[in-house]
Amino acid sequence: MERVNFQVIEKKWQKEFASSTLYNKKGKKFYCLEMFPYPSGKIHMGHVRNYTIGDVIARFKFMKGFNVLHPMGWDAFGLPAENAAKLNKLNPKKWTEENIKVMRNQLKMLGLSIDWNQEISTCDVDYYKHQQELFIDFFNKGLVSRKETYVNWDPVEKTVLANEQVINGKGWRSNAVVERKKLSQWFFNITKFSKELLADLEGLPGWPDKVKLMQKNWIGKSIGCELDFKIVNQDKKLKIFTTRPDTIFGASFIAVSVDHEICNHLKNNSDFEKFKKECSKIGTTEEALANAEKIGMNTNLFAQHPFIKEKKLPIYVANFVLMDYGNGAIFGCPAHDQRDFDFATKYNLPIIRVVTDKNQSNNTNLKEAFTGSGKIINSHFLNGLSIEEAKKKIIEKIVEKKIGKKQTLFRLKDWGISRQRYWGCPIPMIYLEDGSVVPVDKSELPVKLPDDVDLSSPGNPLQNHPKWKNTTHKKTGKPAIRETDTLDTFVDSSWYFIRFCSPKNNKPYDINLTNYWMPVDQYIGGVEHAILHLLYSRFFMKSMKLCDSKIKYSEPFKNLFTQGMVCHETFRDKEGNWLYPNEVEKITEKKAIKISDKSDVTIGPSESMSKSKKNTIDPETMIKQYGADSVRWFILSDSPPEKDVQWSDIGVVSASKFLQKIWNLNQSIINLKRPLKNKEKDKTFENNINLFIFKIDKAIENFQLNVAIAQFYEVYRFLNEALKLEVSDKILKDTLIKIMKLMLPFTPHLANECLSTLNCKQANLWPEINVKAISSLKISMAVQINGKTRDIISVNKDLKENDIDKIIRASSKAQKYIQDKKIIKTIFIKNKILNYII
RNA sequence: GGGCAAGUGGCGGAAUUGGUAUACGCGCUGGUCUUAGAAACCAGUGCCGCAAGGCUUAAGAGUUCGAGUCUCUUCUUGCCCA
Repeated sequence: MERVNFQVIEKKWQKEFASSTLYNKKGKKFYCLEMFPYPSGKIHMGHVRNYTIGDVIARFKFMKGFNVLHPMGWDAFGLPAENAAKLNKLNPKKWTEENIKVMRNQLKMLGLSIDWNQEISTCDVDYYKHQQELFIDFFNKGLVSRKETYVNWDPVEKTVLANEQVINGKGWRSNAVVERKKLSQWFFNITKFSKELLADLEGLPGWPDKVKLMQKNWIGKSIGCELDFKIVNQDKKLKIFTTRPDTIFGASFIAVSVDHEICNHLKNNSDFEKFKKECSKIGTTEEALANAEKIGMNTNLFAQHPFIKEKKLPIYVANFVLMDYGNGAIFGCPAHDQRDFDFATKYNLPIIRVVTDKNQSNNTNLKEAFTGSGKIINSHFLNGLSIEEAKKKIIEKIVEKKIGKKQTLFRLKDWGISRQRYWGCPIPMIYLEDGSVVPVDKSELPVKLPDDVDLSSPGNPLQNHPKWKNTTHKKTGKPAIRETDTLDTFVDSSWYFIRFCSPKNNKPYDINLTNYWMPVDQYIGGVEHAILHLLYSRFFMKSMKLCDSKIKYSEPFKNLFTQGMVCHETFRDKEGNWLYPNEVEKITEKKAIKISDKSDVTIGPSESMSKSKKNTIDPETMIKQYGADSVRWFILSDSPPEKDVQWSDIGVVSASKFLQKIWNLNQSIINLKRPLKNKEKDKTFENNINLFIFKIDKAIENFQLNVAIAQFYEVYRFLNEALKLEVSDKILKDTLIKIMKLMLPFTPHLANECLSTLNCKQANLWPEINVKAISSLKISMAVQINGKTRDIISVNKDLKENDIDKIIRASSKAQKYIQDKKIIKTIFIKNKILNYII
């Protein structure tokens, strides 16, 4: 049999794909989108998986008659370009564009049904000028603000680090101790939408529950109350926020943030300044705060307990209280909060138990804080109540006494968008001489990034670029200075899906096209973006709607699918250095050697592919060796798409063997000449094929692409069997056409080639499912005795219990169990089981 | 520490959602073909047993005519938050 030359057919069909789109004017719209890649250099297996899944869905929907939008673009701003440019003395733009060129070609090699006319790149002025316009719109609607906050400051790099760039308190590049520094930064006021972002999750049934839960926790709604404490001997009040007002009788101290106004009188106090400096050494993450040793400083002030007249609580400044949550002040209840417990233990403060545990224990000798549920004790009028009841009652009392109010608080913080970087979208704001800050006039957009920057010195190159930085204010003609910070790259990816609806429009979006294509019907990407990217995108959609009431939608993604990662074993040589898989020869499952010197290699566990562990497989090499269809087939076949998949070289070999078999089958059937002999056999054959079509269609619809592939193996065997029997050539050819159409979304090159050899005129039309044909098939039913399966019988569909009983008694293996026995009752489930209870 | 998933052959994984457990693939075993190997093709493959049959979905209990699926307890692993 002739071997299929995949290189030839893939080239041929990719030419075809380049000049076609999935637009189908008559159909209902379907917007299929995969998260766009960062152009890091080459595509990796994660991309292959992501875009193959998306391609199957896009092609499937198109064949079913939908008008499909399936675009691709580049998340092209970001730090790696700047770092690479520094290293190789290149321009980041050039570096990025080179990478895009390579990766675009690689994606084309995969045979994706991308409409490349819609391609966008976030580092193009044509993209980011619209983003600047949106920024100004947001600014005018009060969605942008400027605030002072603490940031992770790398004193060597002279830049702000993201939390994940701080490793053990040190900068990931410079290894310098990171400082907490107060800096004036731009923010998107995402907290304005806290309520909507939380509530609208309910309207997203097409999202995984896991992702919705993560978002919910991130937004972190908590209901509590604000409560005033009078400061003893002063005419001042201290406002605190608490989610546990039920533990008020367990309060033994007050703790405030170093930035709290109550500390003002401590300025110039050297102990306080020393303490403040100490506090700044801790990172800004909640985790860092939780793990840091709790330290404090006594202010020598006292606060009056609101419900116990004779009780005065000492006021401490503490490192674990933050100004930006609540009011920067808490009351400490050591018995029921671990941080308070640690603090109280250190400073010998009383620990008063006010909640019992499950066993009604009121043991006061606690080893750690008790945060579980129980009954309230030691709390006057709250005694005996549950935590929930006590919360309700105490808030009522607080309101009645006019010393506080019920309050809802969100954990979600405003989105800091300033980055002290060059390779990002310039923030279109200018600083005037009188100290005011105003947006750039829209007529002066875009604020273009300069090309002539010096990347060799530390700090932000834009700040070191006077020619670019100095400008004039359009209205007054007075000199002004540009904002030199650029936007967080998460901003770029927060609206690209809207830009795709009208990528060439001279405004950020065309309202009609946007309203037509949005929301994205199927969004596909990694679960690592479950929180930030998706939350920011949802914020953008809501903000854009606020700026333009003509926008119809407030949620961008109707259905979300999060795919698993691609994993591979890790290898290390004797010295512990990581080795690439192609440097290693595997002898057995557990033994491997280094090819270069035959030395032993340690095989590590299979982990997500990463450059640092060198457990990567290059997709391009695989495509060149086995063909794109084989790579696509394998990456979908081995695991459910939402779970991790183990890359296996043997797996891709067996995929390519199977595709060869399909080609062989196609050749055999084309050349077959066998007139109709047995009408009955042909009919049964056809009916069975209908069942396969039904199952495959359903599997794709449910994202069970591995199950769909298993069906193709079965259908292959079924067809191969039929080839040996007396099924006519006509019906075999018709069937093969149907099967090749089903395979087209998975292996578009091979399927199209087969279909063209079969003279199929409408390759892009999904085969219809003949439901009647399926129901005429015989089905198997289980015969059970006392719930145990004793036989399986093949019967016509929808038979009644009586008829089934007759068949069983006449011929079934089960009859020996029931003859002579008294049958107490039978349980009959149509088309499934008949169960005799004896 | 809290929350959420998940645990099925030697391995990756199916199971119409309470109704035939182990589909399909990999691997393995035997065979055909071949000078030999590779490829291809055919057959077998959860465990115990010669067989009839029995046992089996991390472990244990429960509900049910019937549990991989539902409930409870325990153990293990993964993810997210702290």
